[in-house]
Amino acid sequence: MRLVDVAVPVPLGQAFTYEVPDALDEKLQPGARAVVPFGSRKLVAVVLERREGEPPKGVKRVLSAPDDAPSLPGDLLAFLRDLASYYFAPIGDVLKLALPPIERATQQEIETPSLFGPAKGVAPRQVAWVVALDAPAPAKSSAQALALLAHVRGTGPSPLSRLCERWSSARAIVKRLADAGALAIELREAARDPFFTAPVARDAPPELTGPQAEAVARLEAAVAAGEARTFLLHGVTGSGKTEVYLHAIAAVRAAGRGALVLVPEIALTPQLVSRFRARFGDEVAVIHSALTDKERWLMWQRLRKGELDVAIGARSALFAPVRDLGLVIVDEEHDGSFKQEEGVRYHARDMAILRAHKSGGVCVLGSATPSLESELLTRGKKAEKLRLPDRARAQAMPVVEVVDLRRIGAGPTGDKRISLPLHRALEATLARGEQAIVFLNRRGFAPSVRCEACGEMCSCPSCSVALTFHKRAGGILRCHYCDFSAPLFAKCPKCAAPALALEGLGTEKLEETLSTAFPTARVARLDRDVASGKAIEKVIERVRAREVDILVGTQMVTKGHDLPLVTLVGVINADAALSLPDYRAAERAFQLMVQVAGRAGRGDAKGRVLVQTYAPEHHAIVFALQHDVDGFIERELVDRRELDYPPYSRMALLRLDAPDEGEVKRAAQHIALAVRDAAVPTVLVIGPAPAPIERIRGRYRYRVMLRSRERSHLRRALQAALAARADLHRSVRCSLDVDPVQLL
DNA sequence: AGCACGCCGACT
DNA sequence: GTCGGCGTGCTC
Repeated sequence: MRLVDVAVPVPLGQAFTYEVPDALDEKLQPGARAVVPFGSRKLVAVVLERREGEPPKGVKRVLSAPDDAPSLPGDLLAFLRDLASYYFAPIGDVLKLALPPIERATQQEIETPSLFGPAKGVAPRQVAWVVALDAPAPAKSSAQALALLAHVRGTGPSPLSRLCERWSSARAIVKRLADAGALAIELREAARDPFFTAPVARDAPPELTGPQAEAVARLEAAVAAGEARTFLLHGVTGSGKTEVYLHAIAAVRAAGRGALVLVPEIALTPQLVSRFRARFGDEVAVIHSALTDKERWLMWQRLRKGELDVAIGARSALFAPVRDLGLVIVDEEHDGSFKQEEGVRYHARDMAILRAHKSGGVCVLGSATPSLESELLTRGKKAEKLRLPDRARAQAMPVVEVVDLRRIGAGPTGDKRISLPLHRALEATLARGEQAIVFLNRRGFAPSVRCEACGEMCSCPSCSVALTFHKRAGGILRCHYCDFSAPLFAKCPKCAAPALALEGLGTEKLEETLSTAFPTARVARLDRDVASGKAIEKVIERVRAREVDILVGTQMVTKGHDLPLVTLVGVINADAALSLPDYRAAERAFQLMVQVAGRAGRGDAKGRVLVQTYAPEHHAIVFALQHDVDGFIERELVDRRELDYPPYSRMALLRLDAPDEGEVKRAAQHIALAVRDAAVPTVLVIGPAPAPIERIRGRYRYRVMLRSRERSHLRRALQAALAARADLHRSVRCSLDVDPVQLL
């Protein structure tokens, strides 16, 4: 009998077999979609394999085949299967990542308006916005419904789609609340595609610097040879990596092949896209989160057909169906946003290498601060290093100085966290009419609130974390892990003493303090609370337009933005990142410091960086002061090797959570026991142990960590863990993270 | 993940 | 007397 093994969009990690009707025989090729009966419903599945043989008992027949040619090309399908196997992820879930929503439904009739710019004759698209009304929520509303309502009331109207990202059942909740009169749904005109608002003049490739030309030559040679090779492009900030990418892309296109560019989420801005459009015209598929399903589908179709041969986007662009993929670029490869932290927890950088190799293409990883993983690839001859040692426009690297907080006291503000040297440096910068960035890794006004009478800290009712005080909206306490927020209590919830005190320093307070200390300066703030993509762009625009003198911010200020008038960068507390309970803490802190320092002095004026710390002798700080990336990597690799941490070993993390603490603990013990019983050589089982944050959203969390030098051994241990997962209590969720990045 | 089947509370 | 809550079991 003719059979097909198909993947269905359910998290079942197993293929299902169906009989092939004669009429569909031609169409049901690997990669093609197949509509199949599954239980009581009909699902769109994807053909994995065809075969002849004995049908399993109760086999059903494929109902229809919507594709004339396979939706997923062979190399992409093979890649997805490898990815699923690497991460032990259900193939159905992985295919969901790769197929646009329209393709996952069998929806067929789609007219094709112009993809770029405002299409003539096409009405602007309508987007559903959710607006708060006065009626109260129905009495028996769920906690989620109340949180959603509070969110809309607090922050104002919000697109329904954004609410859906945050609350899985937002649609249902909004409908119920709208029926009750607590919310209303309004249709508003959608904004135009932000990446194609203005036409961009084509540019000519500039003269390359020596190192750029050398790197380009190596890449061009590899592309011409059609070799599946990996390169690590190590170039300091401002060294012109993008120009190297543009040349490499031009080379693959000249060879008739396609290219894929992955950038960190935050780096995908109209400015960045303009550079690609300036070189390649509007023949670039920009894959971003604001696309509608239809736009996404059209983009996908055009790539698949080869009408577009360059795609650029954040993590998920990894799955763009670029034809005959000859080049995959991962810019800022060290960036944490390439790791998906929910669902299929893939790492787009690691998978980019795999994808390039599967299609016989070249992979380029670019960074000013390469990850130790990538560095080790070059040492194992699995990747070749290319260097851009100098800034392209010959600006000097900024001078980095350390402020030892153990010895140096407060400046005129009286706040120790704005030291005298930093205060003076800010004054001098303002006096020269230049700009400064002050970096602090804590959002809000005060990171914690404590009762001075009994010492109790205000903490979240459903998470084991301190509540952060935010000053806006009259002052509220917020949990940064769930959606809890409450007005600041007047009295201690434990002892009722009216002695609650704000502790610590957040960006909101820093902004306020600096505004007071420098009354003539225009101070702006950039963090997640400032809101979404658009608002962030606006702040950056204001800085660029010289409407801001001091920019206060979190991580966000460290990434990529080219702000030529910034000459001073202050790091308020370098130790915060160093003290995290994570073997990568030093690496992350180092990257952060080098990246944030890279913001200083990108224009003509020389930059200066002040790093405040209580641990000036820490190697991450010492090497950052000297811009010594190689030195840091060398030292950090030694540490990792001694402790047998990645990249010298492989890790996997099993995360368990449940509402009942005893239940999770038991489950974690069961999993750990199963792995230990499997007794796979070289595999170290660490735990079970409560997670560093023991409870989030009312669920207790445990972890079991596995480590081994041998990936194959680790895989065997994981098989055992997954087998044991089957007998866990239903209330326990257990997810597997291969090569975890976020250990909390 | 859905969805159906199945067994116990407050309503026309 | 039913409508409906969500526990559990299955999906070629």
